[in-house]
Amino acid sequence: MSKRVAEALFPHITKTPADWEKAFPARPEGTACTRFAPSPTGFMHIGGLYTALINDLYTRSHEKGVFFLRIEDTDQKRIVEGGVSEIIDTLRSFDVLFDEGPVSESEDQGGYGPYRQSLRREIYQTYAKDLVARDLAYPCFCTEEELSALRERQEAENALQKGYWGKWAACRSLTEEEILQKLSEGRSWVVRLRSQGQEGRSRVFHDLIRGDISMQENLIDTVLIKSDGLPTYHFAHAVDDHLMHTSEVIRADEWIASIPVHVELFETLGFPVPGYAHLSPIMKLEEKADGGVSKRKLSKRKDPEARVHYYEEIGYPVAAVLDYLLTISSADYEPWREQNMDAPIFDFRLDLTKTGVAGALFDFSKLNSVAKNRVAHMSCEAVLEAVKDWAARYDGKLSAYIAADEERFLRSVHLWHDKRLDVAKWSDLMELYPYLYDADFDPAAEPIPEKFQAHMAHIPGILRDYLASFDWNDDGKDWFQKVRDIAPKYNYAVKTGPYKKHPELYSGSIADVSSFIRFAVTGRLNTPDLHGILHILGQEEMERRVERFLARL
RNA sequence: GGCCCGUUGGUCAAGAGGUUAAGACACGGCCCUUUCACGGCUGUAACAUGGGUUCGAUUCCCGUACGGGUCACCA
Repeated sequence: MSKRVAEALFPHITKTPADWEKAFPARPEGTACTRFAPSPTGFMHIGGLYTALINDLYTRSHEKGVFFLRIEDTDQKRIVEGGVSEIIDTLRSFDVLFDEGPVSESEDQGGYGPYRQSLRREIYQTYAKDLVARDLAYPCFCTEEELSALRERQEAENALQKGYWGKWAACRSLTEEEILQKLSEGRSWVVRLRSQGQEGRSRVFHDLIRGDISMQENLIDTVLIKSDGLPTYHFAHAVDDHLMHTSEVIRADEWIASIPVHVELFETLGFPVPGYAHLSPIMKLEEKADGGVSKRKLSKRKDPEARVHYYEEIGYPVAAVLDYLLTISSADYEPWREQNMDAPIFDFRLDLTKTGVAGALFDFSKLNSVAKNRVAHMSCEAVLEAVKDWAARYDGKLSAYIAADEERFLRSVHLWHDKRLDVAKWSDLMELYPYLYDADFDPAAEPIPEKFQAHMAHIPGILRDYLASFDWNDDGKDWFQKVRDIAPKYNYAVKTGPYKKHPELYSGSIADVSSFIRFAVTGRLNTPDLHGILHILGQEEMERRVERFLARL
């Protein structure tokens, strides 16, 4: 046997798999256990948030559920400082909460840790040593150059199945003496699986979303332990998800092709195989050089909307982003949401078989629509709090406006929030309503609308009359009645109906009259209720704006 | 290129061997209306393609095209 090799490879490993089995006892019967297992490589991708959300939701849809976070930091080269905090903070800010896992850069919470793979080296090596001892794995001394030479030979021969396997796997047939000899020379090594797969034999694997998938069983002697002693993803996945008792592995669909390896790993390690579900990624349409378009995954580098922080920065409510992710991915989410507009998202019962397999295209107008409805269903007080938080970080002007008079801001919220769907994200506020919130905004600096040209002779008189008749204490109805009363003097129709029927009889209609006032005060032709706006601005400011507009004419 | 997955209106998506093939978003029209928005009504628009199986297929089977994924000591 290869006990001597195993010992030579891992002299420092004294534990046995049985010891670890004991240290990680089974979870209570019937526990749905899922995990989110990202690499700490920088800012989080929207697809990562989506995967985490589905895992969390899946767990919560079961009587007993545990959702944990595991950091896959086995590639030391790609690790980014602060990457763990980034993941934890992002999940937290989107209300995706895990039961176990890292809670800071250095602390873990939960009984199945450590939850960072770099800290579990001894565990992986124990299993690797055991596999080598049982001749189910072996050390490989091939260099990078030898490996790429192998690839070239396979390319030249047009080998159907490429990779390190069968007759191409040089180190697979090394004798014990040869191995020991190379080891004594201090050669660098990795541990590879001695695959038991048969060429030409296919197998059916089950995916919880896609159903049965038939694939060639694994042939490749994949690397289990890298030369730095850390495991590859594949090996860590098998060992960790077994020891942590993951019942369903829900991950991105780029892993589908690895199922045969993973299943072989579980089986040769003697572990029960977990359920697998592969999620389709969120795509984007891209124009190609030839003028055509093609789908591609959202890219962190090229697409701002791929970065989770993008949504925070421009102020989409957290719940809106989650709502959106589920409406494009889970077929029965939208109908459920319609019936339960005010329910917390985690009340939704996720059915994996109803999640999409095609890969949805990111659609901003759908996001905006979902977000507007989400905002509309927040109370004005909740909006105040959310905007306050957002503005404190991203919009100094708006933040100052709110700080100066919170009660006034709250009144303004009613203006655009009640019975309206104007606002999808907080950064819309300054865009839509600069005349309310932007201290530097000057309506008189806005270009005068083309349609005013025909009315130039009347506008000053109308505005003067308006100012003269204005009474702060009028309610909206009285206020508008006074505006109406001005119209006939300049031959404007008091109702739009008659004007539409006989435009030739009038200078214009009441709609024109109010548009003069609206534009003078706000610099816009379209606004929410004007009377309400005036009462937020105050009489003095309103008069000042109208005067400035008049002065400009 | 091998292997795997997918393809219903512009987008997301329901659906069944026989349906007028839902709904949402977007877009157009009308109504309401001092603007916009909201709301109501309404309209345009789809089963990738060729063969089979069947009385009948968009639905089942095979091929083709197109799209996506994967073939590392990255995850």
